[in-house]
Amino acid sequence: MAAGKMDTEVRREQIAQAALGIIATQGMKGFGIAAIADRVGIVPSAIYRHFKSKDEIIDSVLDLIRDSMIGNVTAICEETADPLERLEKLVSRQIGMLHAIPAIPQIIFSGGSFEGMSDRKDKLHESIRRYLVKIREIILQGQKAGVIRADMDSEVLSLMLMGTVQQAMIMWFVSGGNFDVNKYAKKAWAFYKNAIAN
Amino acid sequence: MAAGKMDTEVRREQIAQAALGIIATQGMKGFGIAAIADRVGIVPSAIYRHFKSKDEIIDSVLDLIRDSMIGNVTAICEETADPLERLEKLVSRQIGMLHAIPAIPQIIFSGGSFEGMSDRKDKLHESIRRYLVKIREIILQGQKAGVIRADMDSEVLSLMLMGTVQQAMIMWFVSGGNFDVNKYAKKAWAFYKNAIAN
DNA sequence: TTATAATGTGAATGTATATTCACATCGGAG
DNA sequence: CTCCGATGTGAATATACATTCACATTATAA
Repeated sequence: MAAGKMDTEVRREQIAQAALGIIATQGMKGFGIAAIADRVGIVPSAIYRHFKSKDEIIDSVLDLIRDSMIGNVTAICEETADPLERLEKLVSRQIGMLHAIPAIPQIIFSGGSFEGMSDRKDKLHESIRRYLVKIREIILQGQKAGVIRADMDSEVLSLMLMGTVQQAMIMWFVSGGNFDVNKYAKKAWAFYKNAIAN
Repeated sequence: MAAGKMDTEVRREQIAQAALGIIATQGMKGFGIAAIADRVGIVPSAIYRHFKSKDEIIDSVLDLIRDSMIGNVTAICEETADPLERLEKLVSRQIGMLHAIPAIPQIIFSGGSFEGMSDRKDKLHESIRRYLVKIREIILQGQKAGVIRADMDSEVLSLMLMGTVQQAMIMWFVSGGNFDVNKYAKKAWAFYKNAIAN
């Protein structure tokens, strides 16, 4: 593919992207050094010029997704200030990520491949926690502003919203892409909004 | 552990249970023939007297979980006829399964290990679909009876309920068991019930 | 241009693990 | 009791990978 030698920073990016592509198309089963190297256009052993180990690649991919998720939140916060609008945009943005990074469900839902290092799960946990806190902040803001019912636990509301989105991912994943995520997300959001709105 | 020779049916059960135990405690990473054999108290090669391959064991475990899930639905349907009560009991029962079979999240969320055969995912999909249909039937029944708002798509409602429960599983899993699932389930159900009730 | 550090290559190594096989042993049907 | 099929065992085999290594090649700075 990419002939010639390249700077290690570029290669690291290419490798992480290749990893995502493989996971998306072949699942975790196909996620191997050889496959990655193939996709990047170099030989397996060359991978080790840029990553110390396969684990490091996984970490890199996780970081990539985490940043993408957090990025979504900050992005929608800049688009609008209205809490309900923020949540709505966040939902559709999160769903949209499925198409941009189809590997997400497989990664999120495969604790299996991530139990290598003991702190891998901690890291994942921390990422999710941070993400949830941000959602919760939006909800709290909405409750303070009076547009979201205040008689409900903001943490529960944030978890349910996340659960709803992840359910879409699960359905999309197990159905092999046949599940209409957008339609579901739209209806689910309507229900959720109606339930939390004052 | 279990000395002496045993009937293959008993062994198959023991092996499936051992597999669940291992997955729960050590994750998919520890899920190997040797570990299973150890737990059952026989030698690795003896496993093959009862299962043709590791894949067949995975299938067996999946069946076990599927039956357990479906069993939950039929069980609560016998306990009560009221749709809302049925759903409530189903939620708490599903949450309760986390303690009975702690391996569930790891299995549900690790498509990664299950992509061996191409029809593995189809099977999983079919199980989830069947389960969802049953939830949906309860909701439809409630809508017909007038206790659940009829202006909402029953499929979306069933998916959201499932998503809510699965979010509890995810949090429980990534937090290493520190997340208080019961408290969350209680509040989430209250919210959901309030939103769907007429 | 040339020296050197970074990157790429092909072969070799090591390891983990599923699976097979020849043989041993048990348990129940006759 | 005594066979015989089913179950269990230990060693051997196969394979799939990650990782290492010695060497080749390229880019770049001087």
